[in-house]
Amino acid sequence: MSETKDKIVALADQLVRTKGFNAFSYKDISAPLEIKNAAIHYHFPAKADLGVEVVDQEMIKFHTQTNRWKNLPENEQLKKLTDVFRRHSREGNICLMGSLAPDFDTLEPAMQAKVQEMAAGIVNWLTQCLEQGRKKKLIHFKGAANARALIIISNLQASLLLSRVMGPSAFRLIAEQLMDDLCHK
Amino acid sequence: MSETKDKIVALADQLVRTKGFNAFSYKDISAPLEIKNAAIHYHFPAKADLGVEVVDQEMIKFHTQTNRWKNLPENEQLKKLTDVFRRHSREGNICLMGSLAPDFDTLEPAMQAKVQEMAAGIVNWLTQCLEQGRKKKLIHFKGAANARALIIISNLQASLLLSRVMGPSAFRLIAEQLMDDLCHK
DNA sequence: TTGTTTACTTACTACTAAGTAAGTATATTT
DNA sequence: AAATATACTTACTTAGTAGTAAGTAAACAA
Repeated sequence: MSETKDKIVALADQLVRTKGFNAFSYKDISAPLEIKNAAIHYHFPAKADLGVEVVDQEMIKFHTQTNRWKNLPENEQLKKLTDVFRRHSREGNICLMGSLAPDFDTLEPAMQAKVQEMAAGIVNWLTQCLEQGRKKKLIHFKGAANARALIIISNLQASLLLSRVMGPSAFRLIAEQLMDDLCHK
Repeated sequence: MSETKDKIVALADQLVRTKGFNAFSYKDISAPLEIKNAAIHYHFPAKADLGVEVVDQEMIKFHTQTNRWKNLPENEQLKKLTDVFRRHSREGNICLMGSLAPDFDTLEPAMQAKVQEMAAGIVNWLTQCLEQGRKKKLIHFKGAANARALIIISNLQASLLLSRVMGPSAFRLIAEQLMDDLCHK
């Protein structure tokens, strides 16, 4: 990948998280990078191609990170996950899912498929983590690991949305209570 | 309010929930209602004025509903709240907060204020409900009622987002587990 | 009956969006 | 040295967007 292409994707990622996929324009990318909008079309013929690349990169990042954690105890892996969201919270970012899900119906089929793949990937990883953690008595919860994974992802995702509206304390309160629910007693 | 004005607001509400505030256009309203876009500007000079009205109506609806429930036991009030979201889930709608929070930074100050007002209103109501319910031993949870209210709102909000991506089973799993956590044992 | 308000339409402006065709400079390959 | 591929720019099109100024028909008020 060329340097420009990398910069385009990185900036698009920021824009998706801050303004939303449909709300940012090629000018938001071309102006700060000091290139022409046609240069973006050279690397990504359509906006959906750029969107797919952003989601793909995010999935690669997620797999790289979870792989680095895989020998940690499950409760610490869970902590790592919340830390990822905490970093986003501090930067005023929302997560890709939180940004792309509201616009889901307006996305091209190729992008919809990528978003679904991402959602399934994250939920599956977390389900595994919870199941293993419960077996080792590091994590405690009622009900199916799958339902609990959905609940936790929901919380982290929406906590970033709520933080944007209600301020960063919303994230802190939610994340703390969440970890307390799962790991203490 | 004139009949047309009512129809504009009702359709705008639908559009905010399905496409997002920035993503719908005046044509999405004027075409189905068979009016001209200038007619919308007659009732709402700017798009933000329409947005404010949509949020205002939603808050009125919320207060009307919670008022109707106010003599029910708190666990049943909680059930009523999840039912509101369940109805949205079935219709493929997301909630206003879930739709407006991602675009929050792009909204006009007047609309931002309205969204914040709505968020605070819902969280405050739920906090009260949880506190009263715990006192009467109808609802069980650890930690502060305020943090728990944020968690529950997060879950309901994000469950609609996840349902859009992963299908309606996501909502069912989350809502069931949530009620089970709070009301059984 | 005249004047005014309500609820629009007609016809437009100014602007922005994604996308494209054709050209160009530089680097790489043959 | 010639041909080709890479990474763009220039200049443009098409199709929208919110918003506005001026006009109109009908209801209502003085």
